[in-house]
Amino acid sequence: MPAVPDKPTLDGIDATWAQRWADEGAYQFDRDAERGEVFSIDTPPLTVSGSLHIGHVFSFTHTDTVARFHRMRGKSVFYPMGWDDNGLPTERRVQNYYGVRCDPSLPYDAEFEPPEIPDRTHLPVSRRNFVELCERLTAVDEQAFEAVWRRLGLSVDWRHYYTTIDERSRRTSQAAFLRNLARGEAYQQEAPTLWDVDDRTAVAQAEMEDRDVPGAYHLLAFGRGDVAGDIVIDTTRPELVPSCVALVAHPSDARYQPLFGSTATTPLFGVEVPVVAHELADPDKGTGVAMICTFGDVTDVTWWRELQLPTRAVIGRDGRFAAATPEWITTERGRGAYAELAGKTVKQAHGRLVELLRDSGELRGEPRPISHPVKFYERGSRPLEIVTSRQWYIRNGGRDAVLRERFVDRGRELTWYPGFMRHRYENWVGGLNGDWLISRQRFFGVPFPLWYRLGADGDVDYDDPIAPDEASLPIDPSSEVPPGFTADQRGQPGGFIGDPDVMDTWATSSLTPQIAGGWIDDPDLFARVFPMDLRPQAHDIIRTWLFGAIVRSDLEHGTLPWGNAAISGWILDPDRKKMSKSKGNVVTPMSLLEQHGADAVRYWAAAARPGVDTAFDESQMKIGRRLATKILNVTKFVLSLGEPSADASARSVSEPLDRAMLTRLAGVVEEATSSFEAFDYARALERTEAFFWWFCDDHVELVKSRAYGARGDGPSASAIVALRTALSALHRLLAPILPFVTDEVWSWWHTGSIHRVPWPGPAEVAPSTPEDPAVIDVVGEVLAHVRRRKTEAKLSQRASVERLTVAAPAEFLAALTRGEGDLRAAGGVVDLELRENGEGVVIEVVLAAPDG
RNA sequence: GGGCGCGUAGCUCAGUUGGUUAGAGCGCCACCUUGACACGGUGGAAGUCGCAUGUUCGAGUCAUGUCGUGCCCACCA
Repeated sequence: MPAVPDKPTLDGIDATWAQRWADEGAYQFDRDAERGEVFSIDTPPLTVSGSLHIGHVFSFTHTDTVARFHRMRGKSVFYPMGWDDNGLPTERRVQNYYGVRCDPSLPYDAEFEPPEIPDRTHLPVSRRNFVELCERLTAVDEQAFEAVWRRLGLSVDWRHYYTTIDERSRRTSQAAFLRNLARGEAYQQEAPTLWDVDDRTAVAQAEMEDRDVPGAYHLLAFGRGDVAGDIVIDTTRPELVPSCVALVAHPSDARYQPLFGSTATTPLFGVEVPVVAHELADPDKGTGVAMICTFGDVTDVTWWRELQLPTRAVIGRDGRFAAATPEWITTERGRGAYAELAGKTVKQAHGRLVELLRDSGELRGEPRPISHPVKFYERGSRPLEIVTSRQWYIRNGGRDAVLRERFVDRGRELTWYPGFMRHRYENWVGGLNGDWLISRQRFFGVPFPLWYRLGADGDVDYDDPIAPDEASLPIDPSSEVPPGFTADQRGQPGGFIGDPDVMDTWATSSLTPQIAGGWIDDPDLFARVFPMDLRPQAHDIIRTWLFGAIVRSDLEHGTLPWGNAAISGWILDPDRKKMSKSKGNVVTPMSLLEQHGADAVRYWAAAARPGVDTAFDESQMKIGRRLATKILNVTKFVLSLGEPSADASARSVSEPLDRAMLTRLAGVVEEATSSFEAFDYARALERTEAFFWWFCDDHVELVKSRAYGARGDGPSASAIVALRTALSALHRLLAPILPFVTDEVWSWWHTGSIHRVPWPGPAEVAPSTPEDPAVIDVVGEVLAHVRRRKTEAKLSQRASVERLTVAAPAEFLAALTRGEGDLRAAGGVVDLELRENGEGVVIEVVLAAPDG
């Protein structure tokens, strides 16, 4: 046990203790523990995209305080750590970092090394080479992340570590998918889907966001065939005229009722389309009649489906207009116009088509600029298009009201912290309008573990996929061969092909409780940790990660994946704007930890109410550091008083002030405990901290001279025993928040880490005879008067008081009398006169003349 | 348009079931080097608790309305 240092300091303790915890393998989960003795946490696997944000430090600290609390409460804490490395963010980072792009048609090159200087033209590499580069880069990033987490003091069991692309994740994800498929919960469908033309993949509803972008309304004239006159429609996307399949108006719209059942011809292209009626057409929008295109937006998809209209797509998966003129454009003029658009991007085609329409006179008036919301992939930079493609879906209630209600009910079964976050969940689930699209046309992800037979004509039979044995998972259908086939049958008539797609990263990360808990490969572990106790996460991913996990767990296990969800807030700039990525990256977590110390950074995080958006505030970190320093100093002081003799009678807390302090402390212990149980680390900290400062500033000052022996051995021992009891409890109450400094001071007077000792209970600190804490307040009030007078008289607080007169109600005097000795000592009071006064408290202080 | 937060001292925020003169920290002012701590301590100035009605003996706390602010969802011709 190291002695108390002469000059305690926080310098260097972070590195010392982080290293010791790593060396000792602290915080290991005891896997012999039964479920009831376990506290399990479904840690968010962070996207490994290069750097940690201060917001991550914020929310992960919250979780760690709760983990440490439960560990001290005697639970075996299952606290794994995962990285979400599969998926698009990694692919993009690899493309830029190494200057490559994936071309699945290329063969694997075992000798491949990326260029030293990233190639701006993005060197094409095989899928396997690309995946290897992804793995190489994420490994580097993951090490950097782990270093920050260790420095921050997260009490993670690093043996329970996973990444969403590792073998176990792939096996788990594929097994869960195959079971969904077997039960009919997963299905494949060729349908219009939202499509990102830059990443060339389908995206899910949950990954879309609206952005306001500039646009313009264009009035376009449709011909009436033989009949004179035009039908004028208003559109923001005139470039979609070639894919127009109908015009639509509301059934009750008298202006257009005569036209229902007749046809119109599209401007420039001269294609004849029907005029139809549908409830979704809004008479108040534009001219009241709209063109239906395949597909301009999701309403078009609804109309197309419900009115059974033909499909006339012109925009390809690359976001460009098809090179070949569509066969439905038959007029010479129309084919000439289309030739002007072929191969152009949507934006280019838009510009050219407006020119053509203006020249032909079919554009009426000038475009009227507006700003309107347009759907984007949340990570994308161009608007989403809608293209028809074959995709995998998991039923999530988006097309089934009964199932949707079941998931809403699951959300109600879950305990939310803070409670109002449940509304976001219900809002989202209630508003679903389609099933969960899980397939992505990408490369670095978990492959769909399926093959398809090829007919004699080479046609793919999607209806009867070949699934592997669960025991053989994970598999890659693009390199492995299904049972009963040989490798040379791949792609041949009568042979097979592998499913080319990968699962979206959310489809895998929705299984983090199953992955971390060992559902597939360690059922014994799984039984001890699942359903988990806590899911900590931010509110922006309620609709993705949280909802996905509930869906998967409900479908597979018929239960919630966890009992509690603790939702953290955002970190905002000091000016209350959402902290931008660039800004957040300027202040890196590591630099903050180095500048302020881990405990100080943790203090800032833990001082924020759960779920509340919080300003980035370095001054809070300074306060945290001040608290840590105070802990060092007050510990040094209390321990310097020595230990009273072991004789039980000499160890009794006999003095009223000491008992009052401990009685108050017992209340604080109770409050801190119940707060932590409700995941309210902030309240636990606030109560403990308030007591701690009061303890240092008032109680210690009051009993100091008695502790030194001013009133004899008994009263001195009482003070010392009470101080040490309080100190021990305070160290432990603060340990979850400030693990470094508390382990440091604990080591001065104990062997073993504070993080493995029991959390204090009220009974442990409460005195055998309780004392009303008001005794200290009364003494404190009088002492404050004395101090004020000394300050007013510009005297030192050590100046003595010749006479102190207190006139007060009997009750007040009685309490004061119980602390009289300490009051005299602390205030330097020579004469104390007490007088009963029912009117109120009047205090007179006569100061001694300053001597020399 | 629907939903959910938030609005308390110059700043950042606490104020759990309504209960005596509304709290903390930072900042500001004055003072104190006192046998743990100057990375300290003592004291002070500073608030019509967004506004309005209502319920109540009593409202920062409950209800209704209103204003401001932020987020989520929907609308996207």
